[in-house]
Amino acid sequence: MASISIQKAGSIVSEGQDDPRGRILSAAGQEFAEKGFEATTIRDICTLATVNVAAVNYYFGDKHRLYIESVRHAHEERSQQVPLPEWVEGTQPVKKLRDFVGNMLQRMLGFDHPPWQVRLMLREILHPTDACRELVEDYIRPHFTVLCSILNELTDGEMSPAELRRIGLSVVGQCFLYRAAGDVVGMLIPPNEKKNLHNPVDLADYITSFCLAALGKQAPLSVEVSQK
Amino acid sequence: MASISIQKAGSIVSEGQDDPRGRILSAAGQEFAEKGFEATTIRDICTLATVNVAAVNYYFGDKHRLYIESVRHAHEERSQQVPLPEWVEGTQPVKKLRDFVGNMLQRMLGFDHPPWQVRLMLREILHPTDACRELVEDYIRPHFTVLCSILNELTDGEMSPAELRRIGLSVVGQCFLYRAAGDVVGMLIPPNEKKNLHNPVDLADYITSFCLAALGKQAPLSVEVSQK
DNA sequence: AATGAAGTTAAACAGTTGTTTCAAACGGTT
DNA sequence: AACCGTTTGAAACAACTGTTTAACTTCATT
Repeated sequence: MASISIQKAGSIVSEGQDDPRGRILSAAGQEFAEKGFEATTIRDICTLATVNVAAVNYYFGDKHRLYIESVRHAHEERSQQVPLPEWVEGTQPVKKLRDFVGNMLQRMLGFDHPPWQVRLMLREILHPTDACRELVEDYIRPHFTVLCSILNELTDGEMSPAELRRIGLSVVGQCFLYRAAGDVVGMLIPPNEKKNLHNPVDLADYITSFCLAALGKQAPLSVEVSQK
Repeated sequence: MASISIQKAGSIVSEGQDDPRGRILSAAGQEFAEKGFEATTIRDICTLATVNVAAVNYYFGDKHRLYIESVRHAHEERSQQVPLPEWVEGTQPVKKLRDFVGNMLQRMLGFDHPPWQVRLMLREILHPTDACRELVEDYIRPHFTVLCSILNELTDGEMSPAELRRIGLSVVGQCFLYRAAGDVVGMLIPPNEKKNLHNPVDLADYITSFCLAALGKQAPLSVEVSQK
């Protein structure tokens, strides 16, 4: 029964079984991630969190503010679950890029099936609401900035920031497709091919190679040179 | 440059003003595209279509079947609005790829702001429901097959179908990002950069070059080569 | 033991939802 | 005219929504 209950409102408390606010936040995140804002009912959330319906309005005011908090909670959790890799001084930029892509795919696609935190963030990216700005500034932009700086190293500072961003978006786009349109991708390719090629490890290798080749830092994927 | 004769009101003229079923279908598509299935109400649709609420159930049975029909209607319309380019015998595969990417971007991003048909299809791709299978088989797969065959030509038949598909997904992914996560992309780059670089024409050139370079069919984006 | 704030509960509220009803209106054929 | 299948209309339906109320419990502090 005894538990450390730091009971000040607004501060982060232990996510134990005895923390109704935390249970609501977690339940809400899962429900919102799966069904979206409109299709999720406060009653469903409260049933899942085993609290009374009034608890949501007691702790969060209303459904909309609960959603905002859910998104914040999701990207804060995910930042801890899959932190950016850290490199020692003098690490080759090629290796950095490969690590970064692998890290991004792992964060997006997850180990087994993607965690609800990512799916919730994805919804916000696809159909932005009030929660989007904070998600971008606190989560997406920092990652994107790291990617651009890696690309800057890789190209020996020859590219303009605008070009670096465009190349960065090419890298992100290739990963993003598998996350956002994963179901459709799964329908476009044979089932066995999905198992053999479309796993985070092999995908990271392939996408990195594709980009390195495009930047001339590695041999092209196709050896034969076309005679124009 | 084919001039498509969409003259007025942003809607299709083939559905006359005196066709309630067509008006419902068009109104439903726009509402579903903007708000999603759950958040749009039959009453909103009927108000927009200037028909009685009972008309939806009279013509389509229920809300769900109306949604299915809306998605079908959307991709049938979009197929006519932006048809695949046709090439004369002997067209260089490099040109074919560039045309295809331009065509895909035009279809996804639209001329000015993206038409509701694309946004509705996008919703179905991101969160598939019953309408997804037909959308994939009738609309997405044919386009993807064309892309893979272009890539096959481009690489002189040296790549396996699985490799071709994976490269195809790299092409699609780079375009898809701008469509699906366009709002977030817009937050990541400076406003003027968006106008200068992120328009369908320049994007098509860049993405095509990126892929051609990766396949060794064109000089790398970064001239400096740091090979061993 | 008494107090009072914090937390929890069942019940009710007011509004909206998808769907149905049934009568009226329409348009063509006898 | 009368007939009949098809289409439209306003109103009603039952179920569900987010939110609030007010009574109740808990529990550290007095």
